Amino acid sequence: MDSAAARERALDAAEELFYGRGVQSVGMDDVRSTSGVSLKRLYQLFPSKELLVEAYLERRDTRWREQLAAHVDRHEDPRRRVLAVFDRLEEWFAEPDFRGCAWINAHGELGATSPRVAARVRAHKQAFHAYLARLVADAGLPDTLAGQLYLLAEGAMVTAGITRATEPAARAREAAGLLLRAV
Amino acid sequence: MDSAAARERALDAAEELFYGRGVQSVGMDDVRSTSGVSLKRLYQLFPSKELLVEAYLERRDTRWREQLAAHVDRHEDPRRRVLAVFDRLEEWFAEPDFRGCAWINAHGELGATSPRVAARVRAHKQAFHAYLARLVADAGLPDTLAGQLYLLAEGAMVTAGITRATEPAARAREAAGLLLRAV
DNA sequence: AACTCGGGAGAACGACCGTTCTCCATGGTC
DNA sequence: GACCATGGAGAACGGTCGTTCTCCCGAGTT
Repeated sequence: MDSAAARERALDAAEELFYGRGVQSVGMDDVRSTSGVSLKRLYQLFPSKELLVEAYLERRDTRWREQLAAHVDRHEDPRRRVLAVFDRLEEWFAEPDFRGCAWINAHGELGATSPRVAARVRAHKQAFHAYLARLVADAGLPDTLAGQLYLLAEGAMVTAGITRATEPAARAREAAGLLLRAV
Repeated sequence: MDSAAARERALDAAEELFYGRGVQSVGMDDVRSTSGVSLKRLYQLFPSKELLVEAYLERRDTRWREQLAAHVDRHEDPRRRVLAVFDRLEEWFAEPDFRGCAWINAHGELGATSPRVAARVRAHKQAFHAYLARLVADAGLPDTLAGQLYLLAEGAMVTAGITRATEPAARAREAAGLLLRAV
């Protein structure tokens, strides 16, 4: 197993464990036994647990935004593309191992103690906000709408994480539809 | 110092520390030294750390909802009362030691490992949702609106916690105003 | 004055965890 | 075959933390 493969396996295990059980309740030994990557190799690839957490959040950020964009790109109509964001949320919430937003959870867990993790969470949220702002602008809608839709999406994520229901996505989408018509 | 006073002091320290630095990075010894309540007494009052966390969340829940209701009760107009929720959020976000929503943070930290804490978070959110639903009903507005306003409020709380800005409250309030007019 | 008892200070215990180290096997290279 | 680098398994180390225990003090009681 070469270095790149070991890295992927380690990140796969880290994502599964950190996302599923929280960062602090998962030990490096759990990552080792789940990934099959030895502790020695793990520490060569990621010199500390905090760096592994960062790498996990980074890879997940890329993938999450790719999946969102892929979903939005199924549509051409600019307003429909805005609403497609909420369709994607609903799909995400319905995944069997959905446990809320990884970044919101990580911020609750580590935001107060790890500035690096906190910064990565802010970067992810900012990127999502910027993407939403672009969709809104492409639809010729006013800038202020983006911030409002962003809050609806965040509210849906938190609520879905706490209640384990998909329904917040649909409610957020309704509200988004009303806001689109109101402005 | 009698038992009731020790309990209050312990909860004061627990709230300050758990809310400010997160539950897991605060030891029982920190609670002891901050509160001045000895470890022995602490364990008499709260037989485990988890029970102390629950008691902290419970007392904070009561106070938080009281403060919200007090703010709303400054107004008589039913629609104004609904919007006053967002005024209260803004006031809260501006407090100097604001670190986001205590329940969202606790859920991110302990939701996956402590069913008791997770249940308490759900109870708090449900109570907030029910309060909002009552304000909406009292204003003669449709039920569906309550869920939408709830998501805006939750989105504002998460975002304010992550960015440390008060502005999400104002944006949520704008969106809420539009939704009130739209239905 | 002796006794009791709740409580304080802090040591002690046991478990866990992030990180490093030891020892050994393996496979490529000369 | 000798040598070396690489990496695996897992022990070891140092620190932290939740929880309990020991020892002692002081106040109230008889």
